Amino acid sequence: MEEKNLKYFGDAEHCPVRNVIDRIGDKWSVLVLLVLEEAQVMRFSEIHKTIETISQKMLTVTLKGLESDGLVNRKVYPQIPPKVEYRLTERGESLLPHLHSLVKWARENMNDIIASRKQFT
Amino acid sequence: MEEKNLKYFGDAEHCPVRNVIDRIGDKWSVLVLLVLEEAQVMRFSEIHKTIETISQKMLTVTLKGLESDGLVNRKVYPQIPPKVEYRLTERGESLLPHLHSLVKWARENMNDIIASRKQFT
DNA sequence: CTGGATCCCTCTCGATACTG
DNA sequence: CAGTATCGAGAGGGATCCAG
Repeated sequence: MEEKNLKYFGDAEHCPVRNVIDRIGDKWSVLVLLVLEEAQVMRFSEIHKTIETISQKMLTVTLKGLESDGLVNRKVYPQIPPKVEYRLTERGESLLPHLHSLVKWARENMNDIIASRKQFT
Repeated sequence: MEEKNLKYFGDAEHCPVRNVIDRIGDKWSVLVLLVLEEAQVMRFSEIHKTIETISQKMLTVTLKGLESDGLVNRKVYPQIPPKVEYRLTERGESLLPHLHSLVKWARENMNDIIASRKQFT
């Protein structure tokens, strides 16, 4: 990495790390993406039921964030009661393999990491 | 992904996503890892000089977090003035390829994502 | 059913000053 | 040089209530 690249990273506005890690680094986005990948298409209430521990507000906020980044598609059926379906976009699907590789590494190293933390004074 | 796995993710204590993404999802860890990978060995002040925008406190906190996870090694030379060197551990190096794959995706998609965000009402 | 609006608390992070 | 200590602002996130 050259200095040019470092400055690139330091510039929050145009920094790819900021623009991507900030999103997947929040509390729920990765989990929602993984769940959506598995189910292909889900309604709001289905996601909520699947991820029991997320609050309604945070699910709304998370989905909105993912939608604004073009990672998730939101389809509204204009009917009463409302019906809204979520699914991954192509861009979202293109991100998932990278997330899986991270999760795989996480699974393999989690126990050692937890052990390291405990030992760390 | 089966329900069993979903509950696995839902359990914060043993969830690999939580335990890893929480760390790399903070503001500075990934950047520090990338910088350390490039330079191999760096002193505290060198990292600080390279990442100009990080505060002294946050650099300390970030390095401590990475060290506690066994991703970075901290070597102290008992002398005056003090000298401390940081470098990646094997575990840290094993994580880097996954980060690079994410950063690569980020670079390729950042402009589209930014455009999506602007267009999003 | 799918959220929007509000309140409030916690935790992160930055700025500043100080120390062996 | 390499941190530690302290303070305070702001964002993230949960609970609850409300609405089309």
